[in-house]
Amino acid sequence: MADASTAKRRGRPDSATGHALLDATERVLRAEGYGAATSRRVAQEAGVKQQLLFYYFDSMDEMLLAAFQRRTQRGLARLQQDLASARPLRALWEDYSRAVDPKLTFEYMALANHHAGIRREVATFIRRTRRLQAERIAAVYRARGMSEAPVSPAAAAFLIGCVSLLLGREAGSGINTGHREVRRLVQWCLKQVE
Amino acid sequence: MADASTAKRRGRPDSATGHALLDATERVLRAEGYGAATSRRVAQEAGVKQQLLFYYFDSMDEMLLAAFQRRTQRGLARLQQDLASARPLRALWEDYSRAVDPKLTFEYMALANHHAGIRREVATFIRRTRRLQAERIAAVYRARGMSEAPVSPAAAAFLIGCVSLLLGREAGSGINTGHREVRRLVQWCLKQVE
DNA sequence: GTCTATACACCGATAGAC
DNA sequence: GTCTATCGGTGTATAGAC
Repeated sequence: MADASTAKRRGRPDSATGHALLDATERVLRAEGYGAATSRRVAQEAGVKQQLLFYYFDSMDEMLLAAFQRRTQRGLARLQQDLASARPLRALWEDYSRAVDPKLTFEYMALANHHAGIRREVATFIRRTRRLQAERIAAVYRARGMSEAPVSPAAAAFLIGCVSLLLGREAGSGINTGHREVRRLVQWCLKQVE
Repeated sequence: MADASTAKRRGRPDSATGHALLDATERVLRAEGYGAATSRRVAQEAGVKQQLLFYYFDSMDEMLLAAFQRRTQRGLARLQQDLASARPLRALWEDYSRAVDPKLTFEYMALANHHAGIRREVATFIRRTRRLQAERIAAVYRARGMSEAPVSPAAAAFLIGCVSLLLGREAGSGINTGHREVRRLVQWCLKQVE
């Protein structure tokens, strides 16, 4: 099965063209949605012939998964940096509010609904990041002597991701009802732990 | 332009077949995603011929919009009931946690990314519901003499929708990390205003 | 590694009979 | 209101030359 001689001859996805295809995929996902992420459209966006895509990836499903995996790897690296901060809660909030693209995230989440590989990847990514965040936040609480905080570390981790994502998504659609109040609440909470 | 003689002859979407098509659309969206919501697939699911769909709707885009509009109308009716409760915050939380389908919601949100009609409908729906919720919550705060609550009415309205949606989505993917803590926090908050 | 050529299914949508 | 027939376009994917 893993025999190289019977396997389909195939280029490495981590080559220049491979990355160009993944970049093109995300541009298309962002601008036109996963329904438009076809081999023709993505190849055109990357400036290569449609059929070449199948030299780098066995199928469209595999390419979408590869694009998402590259994204979670980068997300994990950024998370490590945020958690290394002296104010990890504030660092997480500001990083998520700035660097996470809600449109792309929602596209991947919808994709996960009916793409088993992406669904699995989403699940392991969320479990891992939330656990790392909760541990770091718990350390902050201990350092401040806040063992009885109403917002537990795991809840804080969930809320930061959840609120920043939805706030960003709505803002991107021109919806701002109540956002001022939510941001004020977040800042108030962040101050409580600093 | 609105001249009936020049307009395409067309059946009323609020007929038995029209609703059957909208029901079929949502089943397909839920199970296979908007990429699978094609005229052939939806018609098959509704048990009618593919071409009949275009007798009820001018285009696929229009049909998807009609399906979403029917959904927001029902959502608004349910909201009115929730707000009529003596404990509107708890009613909202429980209704949203039970009756909102996260999979379908995310599919529509991704769809809104590149479907102008749905994007507009989402925006007006969210603005309207959040305003109604915030007004009702403000009345509860006043009745309890909680004018200085850290969680303002608009922020509470945002958080209930935001948290219940993401919690439901994750749970549907088998992710539960931190959920217990979040639910406990929500219950604690609800008790504060009762 | 990139190209051309190509197979074959499915897409949205229209025309017109009944 | 539902049917059959059909159009041109696009989808994934493979074979094989260079």
